[in-house]
Amino acid sequence: MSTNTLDLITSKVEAELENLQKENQRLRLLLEAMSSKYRVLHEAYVQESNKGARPQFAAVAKASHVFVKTDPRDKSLLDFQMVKDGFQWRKYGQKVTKNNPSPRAYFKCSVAPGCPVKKKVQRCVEDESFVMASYEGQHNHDVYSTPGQSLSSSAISFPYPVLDNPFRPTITLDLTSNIENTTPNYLGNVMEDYHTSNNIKDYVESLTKDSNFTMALAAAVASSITAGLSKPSIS
DNA sequence: CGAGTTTGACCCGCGC
DNA sequence: GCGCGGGTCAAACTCG
Repeated sequence: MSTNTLDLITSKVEAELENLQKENQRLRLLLEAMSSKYRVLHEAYVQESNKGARPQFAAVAKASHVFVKTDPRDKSLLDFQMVKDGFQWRKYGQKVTKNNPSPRAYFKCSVAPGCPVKKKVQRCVEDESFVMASYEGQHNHDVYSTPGQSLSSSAISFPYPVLDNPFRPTITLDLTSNIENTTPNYLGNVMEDYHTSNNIKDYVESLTKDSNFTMALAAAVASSITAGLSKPSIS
């Protein structure tokens, strides 16, 4: 075997290793996001189990964290406003923190005067396509008191920290329903693709690279929440 | 002109 | 006590 051939193989292996490392990092972030959502879900489940009917102003004392997938090319802080949740936020500060070159933005809930809820939003240092939002405190008002604001499917905001929201609607994703402005039955087709896919790794990778899937999922969430908000009773 | 945003200054807690 | 870093304040600025 010649030296050139060895060099070629080495460079190929190095390239593959690099790709695997990148993929590993991406999957780790996804796992982290899923874990955080699981914790919130679990806490909500435990609360439901313990209390039965939820009081209207359920206490959510602990801070919660939500990961949001965004366009990494958009460096503007307007991007952070995409982390919408049915409340109105007023920005009161911005700070560059030590371990993250991206500035952290500070928001206060401005739906009701005196509402103590605060939100911190910052890009993830490991992957700028992720934005992390942290919520502190509990709202002292109803989400529906926001004038002129609605969660319409045309203005997709994703995800919603509704699991920490005492007024949250129950979210049930209908992955097979038609969603306007997206390929009909797109998510249903995605589920079918899974069965025909060679392995999970390829399947997950194809999904993470598929912007249509992201849009369809966001639309499904928005659609579900809109449907939930249209009902006066909140489960 | 009022509401929201920006940004530098200030405050405060924490580790050394 | 001092320095550092995160969080908040508030005046200036922007925008509708």
